[in-house]
Amino acid sequence: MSAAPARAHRSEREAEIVATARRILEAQGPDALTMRRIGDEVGMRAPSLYKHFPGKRHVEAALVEDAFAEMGAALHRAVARPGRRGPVAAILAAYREMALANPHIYRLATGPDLPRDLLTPGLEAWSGEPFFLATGEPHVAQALWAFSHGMAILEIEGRFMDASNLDRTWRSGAQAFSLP
Amino acid sequence: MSAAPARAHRSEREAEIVATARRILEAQGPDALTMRRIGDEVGMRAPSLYKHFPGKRHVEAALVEDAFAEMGAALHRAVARPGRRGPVAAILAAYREMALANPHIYRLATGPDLPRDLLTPGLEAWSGEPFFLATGEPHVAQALWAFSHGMAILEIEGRFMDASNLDRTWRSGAQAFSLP
DNA sequence: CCCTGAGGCTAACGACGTTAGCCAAGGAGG
DNA sequence: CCTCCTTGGCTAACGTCGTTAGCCTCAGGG
Repeated sequence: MSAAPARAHRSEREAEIVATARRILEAQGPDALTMRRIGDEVGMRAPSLYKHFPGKRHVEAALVEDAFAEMGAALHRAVARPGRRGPVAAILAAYREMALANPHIYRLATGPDLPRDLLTPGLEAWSGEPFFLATGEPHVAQALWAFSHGMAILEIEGRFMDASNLDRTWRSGAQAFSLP
Repeated sequence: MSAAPARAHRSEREAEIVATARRILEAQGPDALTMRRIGDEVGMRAPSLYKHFPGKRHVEAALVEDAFAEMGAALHRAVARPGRRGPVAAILAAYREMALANPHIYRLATGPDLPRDLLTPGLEAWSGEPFFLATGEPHVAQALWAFSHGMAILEIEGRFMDASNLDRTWRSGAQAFSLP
């Protein structure tokens, strides 16, 4: 397993702002994530945040960075120590758990506003690497990734009309992509 | 194949507003889809739009309705006349083509702001029905749907780092879900 | 002792969705 | 024919958003 790319350092104040933003996002959803609200919670006026981050995009980028880092770590862990059910099942379980545990962050990290230009180069690729390690073939890896993301996002958005047994749906996918 | 659910009638003015909104969305993206801009293009001030729609959500809902109706029609067509490659491959091809042809609408229809409460009841279910018809088993159908959506949205967002041969990735998925 | 830079502040701008309230045109009923 | 009411436009304005400009305070270094 390759090492995670080194990420930029954050000052204490920056870390505090990012942590606050994350708390707000997860607790109250994306509409609540405003510069004024972040400022309130961190104890300063909104314009002062701009002394630490050039704009809201950059704060969100920091959240997305953390999301990629945590997801990548979880997936690398899963392929490094797959259970009896094999690497594909292991990676799917880890992916699902991570996404559902932080749904708003997951949405932000996979949404249309992804601030790629502000992300640590290589981080996104590193976080996707386990799919290649688990399947051994690039196109199957992409397909498995697409399945994972589709399942996670549809589950988060509550789009499945019969959500009573999504475990079985995840297993269907695992089986389909595990066959030779 | 079951019939598409009957949808609410639209007055001439309403249809004009929806058509304009769609044109703006597809041409300039979601940020350009503002009430003021729609009003400009349709020849009235933004507040006057509220004589025809109770709010922006309702205009967007109309766009999403059309998206579901068109996608559903395309998918039903695909399963009704699958090619030599089988119903799964046919549905995937239709899904991909539809999504990529109208990327912004597709995003709107699958995004976090889905105004389900404003949609024609049964329309969403009808548009997803072909996945069940193609696979014959509900969990596999859900899994295939998740794969389709994952592929489409990742392709639209440009998330694949190696996008040089996505045809093969789609085919990988088709094959995985076609096996008994 | 001054000076500078870091990091707060208030005021304000221009967008957004939306509401309130006004007014013209036109059809329905006496 | 006159009156009334609905339909569908309008302007003005509100509160929110991200963001900018410009001011002030204060700690640390020459």
